[in-house]
Order: sequence, then C-alpha cells, then structure tokens
Amino acid sequence: MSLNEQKALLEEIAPELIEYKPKVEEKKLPPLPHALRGRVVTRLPPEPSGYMHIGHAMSGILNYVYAKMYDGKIWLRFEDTDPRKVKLEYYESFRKGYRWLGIEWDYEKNNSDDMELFYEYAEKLINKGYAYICFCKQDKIKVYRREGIKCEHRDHSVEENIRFWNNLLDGKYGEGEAVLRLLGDMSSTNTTMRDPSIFRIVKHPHPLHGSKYIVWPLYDYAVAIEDYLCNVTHVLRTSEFALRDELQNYIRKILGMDREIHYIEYSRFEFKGTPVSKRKLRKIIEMGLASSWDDPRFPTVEGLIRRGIMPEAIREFTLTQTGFTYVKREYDWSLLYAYNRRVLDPTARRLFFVPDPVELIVEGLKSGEIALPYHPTNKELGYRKIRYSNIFYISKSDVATVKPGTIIRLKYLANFRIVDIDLNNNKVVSEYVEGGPSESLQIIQWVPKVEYIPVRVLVPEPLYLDEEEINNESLKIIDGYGESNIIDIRYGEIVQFERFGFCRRDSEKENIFIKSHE
RNA sequence: GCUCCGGUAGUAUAGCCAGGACAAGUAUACGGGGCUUUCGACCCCGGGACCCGGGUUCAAAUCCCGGCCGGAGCACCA
Repeated sequence: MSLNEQKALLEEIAPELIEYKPKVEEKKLPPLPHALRGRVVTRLPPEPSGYMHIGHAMSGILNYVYAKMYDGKIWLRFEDTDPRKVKLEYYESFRKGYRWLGIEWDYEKNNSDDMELFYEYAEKLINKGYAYICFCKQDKIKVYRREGIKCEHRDHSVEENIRFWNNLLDGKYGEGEAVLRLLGDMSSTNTTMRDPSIFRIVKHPHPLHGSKYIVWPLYDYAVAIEDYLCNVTHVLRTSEFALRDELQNYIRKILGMDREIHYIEYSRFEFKGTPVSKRKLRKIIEMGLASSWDDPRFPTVEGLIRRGIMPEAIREFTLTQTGFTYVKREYDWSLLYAYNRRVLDPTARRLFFVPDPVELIVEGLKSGEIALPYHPTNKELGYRKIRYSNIFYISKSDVATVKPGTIIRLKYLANFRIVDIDLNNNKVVSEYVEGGPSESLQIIQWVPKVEYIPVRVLVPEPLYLDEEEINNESLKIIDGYGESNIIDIRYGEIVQFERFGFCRRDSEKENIFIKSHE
C-alpha cells in the first residue's frame, strides 16, 4: 500500500486520527524587549503629505501586532507640523488604509492639536537656558552645524531670548529670519545634536488650523513630546530615524519627562522595480506612463487594492518574511504573491478566459448546455451554465505547437482530434472524439461562439528596470474572449481565470480586469 | 567629506550579543515526482548561502583587526 493509499484509507476509517499540520506555522514575531503585558503602547505616525503605501502598511502591522501581542494600546497620530506639505485628503488616505489592513487604533490625535503645549514647553526650555533664538541664515546654520562652529546668537541672555521668542510668536519676523534652536552639543559626533532648530516660521495656512499659527515645531521636538504624552513605550520605525533617538531622549530629559522609550529600527521595505519614493512615482505620472496614484503598478494602498493584493496576505507576509535589519532589502513580488494566492485560492471563483483566441470547429459535436463548478473543491460557490454549439474559441498558444491528429480536451466538455490548423486565419478544424478526461490528455479552457464577451486584462509589471531606468512597458494589455458569466463578476471581486491567473474586476461596466498573479 | 550602521542560497530571513550537536534552519523562487478534468491549491524529493583577507581559540557564521561593498544621517521635511 502506498503512502497515499494509506492516508486515503485512514481518512475513510478513522479521520479523527489524522493530524492536520498547518502548512505554515503561525510565525510569532520575536519578543519585544522590555515589554510588559498590558503596558505596551505603540503608534502609527503617518505624515499626511502623500498617499499611504506598502511601507506604511508593513510598519503599521508591526506596531499593531506588537500592541495586540501584549494586550497594549496603539495610537494613530498624524505628524502634521509642516503646513505646506499636509493635505486633508491624505489624512483620510491613512485612516482608510489602516482600516483596510484590519488595524484598529485605540486613540487618535494630530500633533498640530497641541500647538499651545509646544509653545509652553518651548518657553520652559528658553527659561532654563536650553534654547535660543538664532537669526543666522539657513545656509550659515547648515555650514556651522557641519563644521561644529557656534554662532553669536548662542550667547544671548534668557531675557533677550524671551523677548525674541515673543516677537517670533507675534509675527514680527518673516519666514527664514529666525528660528528657535535647542542648545545641544556643537561638537557631538551625532550631527543631529548640534543645536538643532526646533521651531521655524511658516506663513502658510494649515488644512486643520488655517492661519492661526505661524510658528511651527520641527519633527524631533514634536515627536519627543508627543511620544511622552501618549505614553508610548515602544517605537518601531525605519532606520532613517536612528540617529534621532539620542536627540529625542535629550529633549525629553531636559523637559523632565522621565520615562524610557524603546526604539526598534529597521531598513525600509522595498519591492523590486517598485519605488516608494514620491519623486520617482511622480516622474512616472509626469511621463504619462500612469495616470493616477492608485495605479495598480504603484505601491500605494489604493494601487495594491486594485492589483488584488489582500490585507491578510500583507499581514502574513510582514510577520513571516520581515526582520529587524539595517541591510538594504528588496523583496521579490513573488514572495507576497505566494501569501496572496493562499488567501485567494479557497474562495476565488474559477471562470474561463481565452487570451489571443482562435476559432475551433468541432465537427460532430452536438450543441447543448452544461453546468460547470465555480470551484474545484469549494462546493459552496455553486455552478454556472454555459450554452454551446460546435464552434469555440481557444487560446492560440494551446494549439501553436501541436500537430493534426493530436487529441485535446475542452475542460468539463469534450475531446477533439485536430484535423487542420490554419494559424494565419486563426482557425482550427477538428472532429469530436468520444471519451472523458485521461491522464495523457491536455486539458484547456474554452469559450463558446454562441455566447462570449470580449475581455481585457491589464498586467502590471515593474515600473523600474533598475535604480533609474524606467520600464516603458510596465503595463501589458491582454485582449481575449471570456465566457458570458464574466458579466456577473462584481466590481472588485477577484476570480481566477483558469490557466491564466487571479484577476480583479477593475470596472463597474466594462469587462476590464487587472491580473494579480498566477 | 564627516559620523553611525550593516553584509547568511536568486529573493527574504533564523542563527551572531552569552563561540561548540550549524556537514547552517525556514519561506519563496527554481528542478523532479505525486495528486487534481487549471499552468491554481495540496503532498513528497532535490540543488543552492555564512563578502574577502588576517588574527584569537582545542573550536569562529558567531569575537578582534584591515579591506571591499551597501545603507542611513549631516533640513527652518517627516
């Protein structure tokens, strides 16, 4: 008895004895250092200055899963302290994106809601001699910081600084004329510690607060304070922030905010040929290669949705394929597809789509109607009916290399023997052969001539061939014929076109699909 | 230029801090086989990696030094 026969027999006589092992063991994230059950607080800190993308998504999942793992809490906190970059529509892009991923946040706030508080703390710092108003030009500050040179404004008295600060708040200076700087250490090897600016003037309305404020805090200052105020215990973020841990800890220390915050940093999540950078994506749009930010080739959440990527797949992928490394990494899309396929396969309806069709006549086949299952094993998905005569469309590639005399099977329907192939005129003549499926027979999908519809499938491919070289043919168009039941596929539904791949309906009215993967 | 950080199969990772059962685990991709009326799913098998050089040690993927390569930062962005 073969192993498979034994298994089959066992299943028949004693199914309860069979041990079903999940294919992929649920990989647990490594333990979070310094984490106490019920005490962990993490955060989703998007800057609403662009659309949410897969990097935000994966980082968000990490922060969320860790919070859940320790029965902790998670904040959604918008880092919106640059009025010039922030836009209302982007706030919503992130809320929608996180919801789509299944991330439920416990609290929500905007950094820009705490402006008065930021001012209060600034005054404290000035009074303690930890901050000073600097009137140097931006370029000079830059050079001095690089060289580690102190400027003359550093020596102003507390009284002078308070007066300047009030002038600043009162709008007596123009943009670029003055900033509030933290008294750090101009000789530190960590350049972020060399008297960083913590407030600057921005005379531009904020989408949430209009023109109420003209003095805005910079990132490190706002984040340091907010993380404390939100009781954040663990920060998981990408490595471009690594050098700022020291600064943010320092800001809290001189403000008397004594609570340790743990940082875990890792390199960006990137996918081959799919840049996340706004600059590179904008270039694609400007070149006319894509028309919008929800393009299925884009890494934006909207793009991923159109491409048929499921949130569960992103989640599994993040939990199993990710690590806290500083190495530059570029994921192969196939890694994500593998998880997506596992999500889609059990519930995606199967239908027939014939790319690059040629006509097939099956002489001797009587016309009729047949019911075919929507899924090979999931019977709940039911059946669909197809009416047919003896003329069909099949894919050119399925007959391109076969010779007359070959017998092929139309899946679920009939076998035929090829009599003549005329590929120049896209015609194949054959005769009906009685019999069912057998292991030697090639089985292909088909579409009847009496009822078919034209179907278009868009196939997304990498946008970039390497760092800078753009792929000019990143979106392939495949036209073909599909069975008429395709009309009933809902907008947004993902189905599997048999022997072609998983595809998502991308249009309410037109039969346009986007291929996810095979 | 300066300052940090890192280099494990095609890809992504585990292991490194606390050297020894690591002839390096896992996923995916790839090759072969099985199952299946799909080229999907599922099952089995297979090949494939510790950046280079030196040192310490009985023993190095793991510790030390040098080189090479890569990443991040050096904003009145976040």
